[in-house]
Amino acid sequence: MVSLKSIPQHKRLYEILRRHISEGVYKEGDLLPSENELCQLYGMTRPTVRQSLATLANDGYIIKHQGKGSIVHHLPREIGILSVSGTTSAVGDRKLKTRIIVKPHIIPWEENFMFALSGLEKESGCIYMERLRLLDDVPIFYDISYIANINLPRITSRQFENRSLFRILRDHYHIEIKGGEQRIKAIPASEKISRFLHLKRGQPVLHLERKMETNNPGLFLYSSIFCNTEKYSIFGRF
Amino acid sequence: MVSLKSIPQHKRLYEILRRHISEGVYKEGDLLPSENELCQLYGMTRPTVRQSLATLANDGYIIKHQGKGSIVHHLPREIGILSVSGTTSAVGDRKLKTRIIVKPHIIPWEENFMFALSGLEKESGCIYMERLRLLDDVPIFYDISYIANINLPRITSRQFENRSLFRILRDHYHIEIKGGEQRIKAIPASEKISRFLHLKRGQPVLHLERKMETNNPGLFLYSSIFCNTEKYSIFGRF
DNA sequence: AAGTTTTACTTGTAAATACAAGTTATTTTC
DNA sequence: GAAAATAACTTGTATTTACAAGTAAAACTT
Repeated sequence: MVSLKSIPQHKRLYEILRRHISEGVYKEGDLLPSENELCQLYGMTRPTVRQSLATLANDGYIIKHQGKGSIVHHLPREIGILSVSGTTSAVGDRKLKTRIIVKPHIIPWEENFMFALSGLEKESGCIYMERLRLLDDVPIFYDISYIANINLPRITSRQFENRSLFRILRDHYHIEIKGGEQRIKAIPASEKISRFLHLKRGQPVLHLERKMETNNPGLFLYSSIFCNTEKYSIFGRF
Repeated sequence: MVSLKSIPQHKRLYEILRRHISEGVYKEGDLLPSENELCQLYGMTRPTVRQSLATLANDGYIIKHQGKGSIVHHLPREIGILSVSGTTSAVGDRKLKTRIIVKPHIIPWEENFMFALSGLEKESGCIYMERLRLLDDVPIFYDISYIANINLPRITSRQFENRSLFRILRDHYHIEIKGGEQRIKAIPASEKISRFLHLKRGQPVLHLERKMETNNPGLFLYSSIFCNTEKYSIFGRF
């Protein structure tokens, strides 16, 4: 019995469980229904269910224990793909704001761009924007984004204020981040960065250069991120 | 036909292919033998072979393409789990040196340790060491390691000079790093750090606090790492 | 009552089979 | 010769079946 939308069953179940975990239907430490129960619930066979669970385990949503079951694992809150862990108190989603400094517009790619570009990317031009992200009204990230202008109609006219770039790409263009690579450095704050992040010049700033892969093989997102890590740390799993 | 050593077949094939990739039998961009060929070569069925390949893809060793095959993916050179990418030239393994600053010895855990500790860990005491790691004789990492003293006989008397802690744990104790979490900050160099990393006081330094999970469920490795990122960046995939 | 054994349930491993879907090279047709 | 159709590959999805191995609670024994 194949689904009408021709989306694989294992992927469908993966999305259902992932949503349930994100929305708190299953909480941290909870035991997921057993594989056989999931088979009955969703009308699949065990290998199919197991494939969903394997992907979830892989993405860190659950931890499997032989003879016991699949336990929901706590995932840190994310900002984009980065995540922030406060050193003093927990961080709520609603306190996060985004302010556009330079509106998205199309420019030619910089010479000596931080990553190597394909021919198609170079030809297509670059959608450029600068954003400042605040937590509790404290500036944390200064984010410069570069996207190749490939099949992204009307993106420069969209509303980015207080919205996630990743969510917009996902909802409107069905583009999802699959992974990527990054270089991390500690650098002294430049005049511009120190002004936006409310730091003194020369104070240590975390600098990330990232290249993100999407489900669209030729399309990558690039960003150069400057982080104020005085009060918060960047949190990550590996 | 079950293997004598009772190691799962899919895991066996995974290890074989991983070694072949690491040792350069298959190079970056090469096409791995097809799933059916691997079935014949190693006397397994396709689901088993596919499980090995799925794990390899997961770990980033290969990228699978439907209708095409599994392509070997380049993995950056690693130092521990961290990896370094030079901004100017490539980095060769042999230029990497480790110097012990504080020999491994057993101490009680610090009050207010950077991560929460289990009761067992607290009782067991802590194996502590400090190491300086150099690339081309330039100090890059100052690495403070903490390991719970659980089932690690004679570890304080082992030879760590110019050897990877991870390799020692793997070879002598069958402990492998499965993953972990980390917090990253940019901080000004303290007096001690600036001396070891050949920096001026107050210069930006990358600080990582990491908790690493092992195949031994109760055993974690902790480290506090200070990186000189003037010439090199920390490279990572996500 | 305390410890031991058994039982039931969990996930792990593995085979055999079938067809779908994407890629590439070959063959055919014009 | 060039474009189009075909064939022969590749990986992706899914079912069915069987047993192994780890966990935890129930039943049993002492």
